[in-house]
Amino acid sequence: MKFSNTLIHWYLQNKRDLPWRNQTNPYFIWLSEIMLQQTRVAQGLPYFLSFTKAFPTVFDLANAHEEQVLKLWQGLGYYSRARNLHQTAKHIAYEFNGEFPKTSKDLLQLKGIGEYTAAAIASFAYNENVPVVDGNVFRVLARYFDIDTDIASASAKKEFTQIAQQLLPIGQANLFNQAIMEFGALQCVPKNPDCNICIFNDSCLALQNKKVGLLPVKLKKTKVTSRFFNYLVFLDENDDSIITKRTQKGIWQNLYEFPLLETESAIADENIISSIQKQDFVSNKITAIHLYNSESIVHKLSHQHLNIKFWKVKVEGKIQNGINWKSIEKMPFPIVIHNFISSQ
DNA sequence: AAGACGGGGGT
DNA sequence: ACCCCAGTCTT
Repeated sequence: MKFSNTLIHWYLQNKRDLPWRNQTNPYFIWLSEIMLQQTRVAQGLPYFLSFTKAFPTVFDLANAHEEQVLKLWQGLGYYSRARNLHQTAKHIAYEFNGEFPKTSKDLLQLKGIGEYTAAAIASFAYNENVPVVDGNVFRVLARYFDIDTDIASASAKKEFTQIAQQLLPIGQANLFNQAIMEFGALQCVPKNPDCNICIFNDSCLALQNKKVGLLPVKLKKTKVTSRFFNYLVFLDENDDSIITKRTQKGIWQNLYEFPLLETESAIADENIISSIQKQDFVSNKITAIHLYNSESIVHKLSHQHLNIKFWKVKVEGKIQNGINWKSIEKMPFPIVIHNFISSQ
């Protein structure tokens, strides 16, 4: 096949040197794949290095406390990945004696491993002939074949998987899959790709039809909701404070935060103050309340805009179960809270 | 089938 | 402001 030969040739000359490449340890490949879900290589790379240093084997990861895993994951986002990673590490270590499943089908049974990741691990570690279909593959194939199927639709995954399967050269799944993704990441980029220097500029249908900028088609748009968070940073006579754990479903599950007063809308600061006084988070008498940041910090997630204010709440005496600032160093926080703490 | 789930970087 | 990133899980 001309397409795959050209692509693989390009890959061997242009690939980045990344620490999870040029080896077939399924543990490292799995770790990198989970970290890179919806995440750029540049962002995930330092996390991969700190994880492999802290947990050189799947047993080390399995034996860790979830809190340590989440702490190392802090700032990477989509924390269910870290929780599932830990759960799956325990499963592999204790149920499978540390042996990873060796087929895409069996890998798919594990928590946090979906169709893409199962195919990625199976092809990279065991060279199984299964195609990967990620955002890069959608884009490269949609353009090369001028396909305007909505990639967010249910049928798109099947359609593109079938095309990729046909293109995949048997016995070279490892190379081909990495090549097509690398090509999407480096050459066939989402915005303004430089088609003048593209290896496929004599055969790409989107280029011929002047549709490169229009493909792939993605219709679904996530709508963003606004929320209003007031974090209460209590301080007693020892400067001890209160930290709580987010155990409910939703954003930041199992991460820590200050006691939270969420309001339906942006209400006046005086109303927040009277609310704080009524809520009795602590039995101590409150002696002073004031804002750290008069302007809300707007923390933008893909689906929520969090308008955050941090309040200093001074109280008399000692807080029951107060926590020393030194002891929160090992606790995982949402990055916006971690940044606030670091700035103090 | 649609929505929830983070954070950062590019345009 | 909007889009995208080596997606998966839940509803």
